[in-house]
Parts: sequence; C-alpha cells; structure tokens
Amino acid sequence: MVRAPCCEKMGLKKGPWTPEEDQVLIAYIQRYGHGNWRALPKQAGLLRCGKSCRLRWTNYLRPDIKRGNFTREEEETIIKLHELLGNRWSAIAARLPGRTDNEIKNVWHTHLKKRLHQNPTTASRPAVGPDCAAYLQQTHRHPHLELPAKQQQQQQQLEKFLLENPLSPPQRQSSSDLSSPSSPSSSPSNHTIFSIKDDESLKEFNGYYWSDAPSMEDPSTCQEDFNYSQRQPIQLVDNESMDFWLNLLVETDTLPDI
DNA sequence: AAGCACAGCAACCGCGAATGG
DNA sequence: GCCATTCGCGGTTGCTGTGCT
Repeated sequence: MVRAPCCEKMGLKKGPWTPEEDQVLIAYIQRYGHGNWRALPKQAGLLRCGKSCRLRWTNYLRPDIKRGNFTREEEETIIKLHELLGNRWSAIAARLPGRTDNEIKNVWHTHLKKRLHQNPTTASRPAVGPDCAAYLQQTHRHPHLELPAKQQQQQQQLEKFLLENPLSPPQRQSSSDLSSPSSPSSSPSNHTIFSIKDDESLKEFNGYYWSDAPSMEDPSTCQEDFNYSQRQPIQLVDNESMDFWLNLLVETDTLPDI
C-alpha cells in the first residue's frame, strides 16, 4: 500500500487550529458536507491535510458535541463500558451522545484510570465478549469456584449461545457519520443482526453478568486458588466482533442503563 | 519572581479495515 | 482477486496552564 505523503511534505500546516481555520471548515462542511475528507481541505481552501480536518471536525467542531466537564453519570458510564469493551473508545463514545472518542480517551487516562486505581472495587470484570467467554470457560475449569445453580445454568446457556451463533461481520461505523449530510442513513443500528429480540434466556444473562459475577479484585467473591493471571485469551469471539456484541446488547435492549 | 513538575487536552502518527475501480 | 485510495481507530506526543517549592 502506498502511504499518502505526510502534511509537512505536502507543504501543509500542522499544529493547533486558528479560529479562522475553524470558521472555514465549519462553513464548508455546513454548506457541502464532508463526502471526501482528502479533497475537502483543497476545496475549502485550507492548508491542512484531510486527516487533520476530519479530526478537528469530529473532535471539536461538530455541532452536536457537548463541551464541558463530564458528569458523574458519564464517568460511571465510561468506567462500565470500559469494563465491557476495553480501550474501544469509539464504541464507548457511541454510547455517550455528544462526547468524542478522543475526549473519552483523555478523560480515562487523566481521571478515571487513577480513580479506579485508588478505588478498584468496580474495576474490570468480564461482562460479555471475548473476555467473558474466556472467563466462563475458566470458571468451569475451577470447580472450587461454585456458582449458584441458576447462574451456572445461565452461564452454560451463554457459552452455548456464543458458540452456536456464527458472527456476522461487524459493520463499519463512525460517530462522525452522524453529522454527514452525504450519508444520511449510516446509523450502525440499521442492520439486523439476527432475531433474538425475544430471547428471554439471553436477557437473563445480562442480570447475572452485570450484578453477580465474581469480582477479580474482591476476595470475598473470588476463591484463593483461582489464578486469574493465568487466564488464557480463549478466542471464542474475535476483537472485531466486539461492536457486534455491543450492538446486539443495544438492539436487544439487554445492555443495562448505565 | 523564577524554575520545576505535573496534569489536561488537542493534535499527530501509524496501522488496519473498508471501499471502489 | 488485486491494488490503490480513503477512512477511522487507538496509541502517543507535545504544548499549555497551574500549582508547588
């Protein structure tokens, strides 16, 4: 693949944006949209690369961006979604209207990570997705880690579900598309994954994983001989399918209100 | 007041995925 | 199916402001 020359080699500007540049970019996108980021700066008369324009727009200039400090609720949401998704900032941002992946990433690194470090009681436990599947298999391999019968049943049902349902390829999605006049129907929720809307058993999983799963950090819910450090990344679900699982939970209304 | 350390955040970079010819 | 192009994501950098000594 031939890499596009960097901004400097093209004689393009780098560094902080001026208010004038912002105005030019806003005016252009409001009028013409951003169908082609690479061509946009040239057409708009900006000495920037398309990448820089896209970043400036998506992270700062979009009209639907919420400025200001994060609320406690938003921070809690980020923490919980991070438990669920890991460093998938764009997926997290998709659940936080008005917040960008970059902003969330910054908040995580500057505030939340430290807070979790100080108060790890809510630190990560596998919820769904690859870690969850791995976690479930681990619990089966450790008979001392007994779960209540109903939870075991739910656990087995989810494992079965994960194994039996082949994954459809995740749809490409972008938060920036939301404001694109050239892509009016690009909502990631537009595709139907498969029909499990009324699958009560799946809904039951949810309650268990969000409220009752043993915490890695909480010794009261974790047997001594359970060596979490030896958890193996059992790849029942590949990383690219995480969006799929998030979408699934959203569409089936099984993602808890957080 | 000056110097230093640290935190916060905007922006950049490189990579992989998606797309279209 | 292959290749070039474009896009989007996540990690990282570096500038700026603030607090401390």
